[in-house]
Amino acid sequence: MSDKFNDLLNRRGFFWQSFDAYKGMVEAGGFYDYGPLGVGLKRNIINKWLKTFVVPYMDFTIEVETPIIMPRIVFEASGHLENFTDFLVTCSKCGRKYRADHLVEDELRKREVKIKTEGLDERRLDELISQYGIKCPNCGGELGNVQRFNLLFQTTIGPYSSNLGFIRPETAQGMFIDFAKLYELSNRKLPLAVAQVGKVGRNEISPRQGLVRLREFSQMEIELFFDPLNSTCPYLDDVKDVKIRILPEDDVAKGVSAPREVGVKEAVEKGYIVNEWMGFYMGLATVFLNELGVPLDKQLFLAKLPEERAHYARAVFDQVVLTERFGWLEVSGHAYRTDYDLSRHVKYSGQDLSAYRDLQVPRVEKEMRVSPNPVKIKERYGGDAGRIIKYIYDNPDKVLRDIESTGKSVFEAFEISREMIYVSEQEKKTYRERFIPHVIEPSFGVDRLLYVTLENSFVERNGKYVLRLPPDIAPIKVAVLPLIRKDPYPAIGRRIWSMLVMNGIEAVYDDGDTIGSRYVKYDEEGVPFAVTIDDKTPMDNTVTVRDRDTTSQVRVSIDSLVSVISSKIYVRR
RNA sequence: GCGGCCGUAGUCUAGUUUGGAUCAGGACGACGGCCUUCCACGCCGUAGAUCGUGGGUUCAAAUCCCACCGGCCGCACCA
Repeated sequence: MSDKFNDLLNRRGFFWQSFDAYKGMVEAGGFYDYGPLGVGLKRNIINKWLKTFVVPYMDFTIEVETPIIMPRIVFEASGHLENFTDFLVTCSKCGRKYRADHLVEDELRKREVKIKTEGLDERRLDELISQYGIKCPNCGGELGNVQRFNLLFQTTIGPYSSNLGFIRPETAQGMFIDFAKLYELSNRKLPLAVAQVGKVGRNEISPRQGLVRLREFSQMEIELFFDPLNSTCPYLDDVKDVKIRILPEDDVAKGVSAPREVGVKEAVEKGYIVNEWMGFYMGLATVFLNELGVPLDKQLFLAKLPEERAHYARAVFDQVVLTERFGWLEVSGHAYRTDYDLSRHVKYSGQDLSAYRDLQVPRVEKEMRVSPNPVKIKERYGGDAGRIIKYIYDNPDKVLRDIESTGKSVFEAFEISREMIYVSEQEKKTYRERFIPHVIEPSFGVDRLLYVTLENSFVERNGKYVLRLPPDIAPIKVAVLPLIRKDPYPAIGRRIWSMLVMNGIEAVYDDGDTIGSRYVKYDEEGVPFAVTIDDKTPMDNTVTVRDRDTTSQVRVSIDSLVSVISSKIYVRR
């Protein structure tokens, strides 16, 4: 299947490896171009995501677009400069590079020393290498110092080479940085969801496997900001009937491999998912995948154990899809990022990225207020009163404390006694307090979704191939096909084609070849409908509409064609 | 990054073992024409190849050697 499938995608031009003209001259794997059909399909997948995650929830969801190149400090704050790294060690003799933590673990296992190197820093790894005398496994040479290889793409901003910039490895940071503005624009309401679709870059050491591991790819992310004291999701009922397949953290830790199939609500109630918002988005993610044509039994939410999680995350589920070619493939990640990101940006930028929370019971604080009594002060010290009064205003707490403990407070040569000040007790009420919101992040990889959509749509029929793409995401909706190229059929066909595209329906016109070979061609391109002009058309203004998946045809009038096709495209399954 | 296999028109491929007369052969696709009345594979014709890149051996290299780049598979990696 895999060969025929790849052959079809290649022939029909969905996507291909970039820089083909320079093949063999440059090392630049992990980049792909989308061809005409790939572009349309990708756009439609993004649109479906927007219609699933953003449009129905515009009462609390907004969309932004932020740069893909960001200055260094952003990634100091986010922790990516420090943590988004692999450890490499280079042999000083033969120049080979190894993953340091894995090399150490492997070599020590050979000496029957069991040690976990996950999470060790480069100093500790250096120590282990010298302590056990680990040498290059290839040539036996001395190993150099362990170095971090950072997966961020680096560039400079402007003409000064010291002004470093980096391509973002996730769209998320732009949304965190903008939180204060976005919160303000949303009338300071939580929960607030911010969505962003865009490109990101990760300088992978050895990318491979086509669209599945790219150095530059597209993400669709949402950062949901909420009050950690109120994590209820009022929209959870929208997905209450959605069944998900899940392997919770406890199961993963115990080595259980059979997933549980439960409703979203049940998964939250039983504690498989620690947060309602996370459950909500995981429910939507399942619906989304269903509508892309991925059956439920090929979907799974897989919990990540603490040591597998990114530096910012408290809980993570990977949404994985069973593929023919790559096995279980991660298409989205659902992370509880806590207040990590906002707090870090507060610390590094000095800006306030907090939100307000109304207190149900106002907090009451008692405050003693001290003010001078000018009459008494003048009585005793006359012309010096002014300085004394100012002193009391500037140091009310000290004056009060002194008087309460010793009966007087001394300022230069003056004694301030109890009768020289007024003391009043005041209540201060606080109705709201500030806090840093917590974040739930569903994050989708567009390119991988495109791949699994294509793979799931591929079927063989009578020795021919069909892409059964859901009609609403198919890049071309209709092929207009005169049965033969002879007057008056082509003219009618062109008129119908024009009518369709003017109504926003993506269509192609084709009068070449035999009718059968054209059906095969457009089946391969995933075109869900074919309109055929035959000998009846000039007589009664009707055409046939052929369904790609059943090959059956219905005859409709040209006048009703646009509405018939539209209703077939957007039917909810 | 390691190991194995591989790189010939848009695509798939013959030729590589045994270097030379194949100025690289075929099929699909594309384009032009003919024929045509509903599910690829009717007929005729046309165009299309720096044989991955660079270097070496040789009178002669797609073919042998080396390096590099890329691809596939396995291992590793994939915050």
